[in-house]
Amino acid sequence: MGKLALKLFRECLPVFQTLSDPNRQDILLLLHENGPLPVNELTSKLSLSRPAVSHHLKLLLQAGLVSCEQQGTQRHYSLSLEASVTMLRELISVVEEECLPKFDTTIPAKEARL
Amino acid sequence: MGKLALKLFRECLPVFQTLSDPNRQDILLLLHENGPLPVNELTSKLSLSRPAVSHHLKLLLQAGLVSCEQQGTQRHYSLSLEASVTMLRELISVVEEECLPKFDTTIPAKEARL
DNA sequence: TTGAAAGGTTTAAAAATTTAAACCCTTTAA
DNA sequence: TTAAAGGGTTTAAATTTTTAAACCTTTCAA
Repeated sequence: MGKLALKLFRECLPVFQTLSDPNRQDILLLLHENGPLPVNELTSKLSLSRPAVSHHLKLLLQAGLVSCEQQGTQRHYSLSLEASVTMLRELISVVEEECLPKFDTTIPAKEARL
Repeated sequence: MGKLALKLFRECLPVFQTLSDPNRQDILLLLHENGPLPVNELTSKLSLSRPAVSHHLKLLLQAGLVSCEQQGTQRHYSLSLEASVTMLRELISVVEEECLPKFDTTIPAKEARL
């Protein structure tokens, strides 16, 4: 019952933690607007040091929100939001089913509909 | 364009921040399973001190995830997930539309369908 | 085979979060 | 009008997070 909700909330914890920082949100948006980018490109767009950007990318990687592909000396980071979005959708569905006040969805009898 | 995504990400920041802590998730689940509860009830179910619970409730209130009703000397906290869920849904919709690889939804020509 | 470019890691400091003890303010029952 | 119950706030300590400087590794071009 609420057991499923707990499981889903816990599964989404890393996503919530990762998305709860504006710099990391900005990284995601930059990757969205520019496509895959290497670390130095991101750094130049972000008023953060490279180690800081690198650190946030590590967290984003761990949470599965971005992926990384080595290309020669560069590493191109790109969005991989599919899995996380799916998890959030599931959580939201369960919350809507279990935790939200239900409104009446029954169809009124013919005579009652005007 | 990505301007909308940014706006929605930022709007959801307090929700992400609030949900990124297991104790706060637990409070939400307790309220879900038990209905509205006063602070002491929550504390007794939570291996946390009352000030800590009170603090987390304050954050949950600020993020709009719970509401509070005074009843005599007690304050009953209850879930109010509607607005947050709506915000998350919107964010997810935009992310799905803008940021996820689209799969082909066109209907193949008649001759091509077997 | 050097050297420069790209980028991860270690470290240490600064900032934010989390927590509980101590304290204070209401409300209500005696 | 006290006393006790319920609960916020303040404070200070502990922990975690964030950041950048210094350092190290790998790749590739000269």
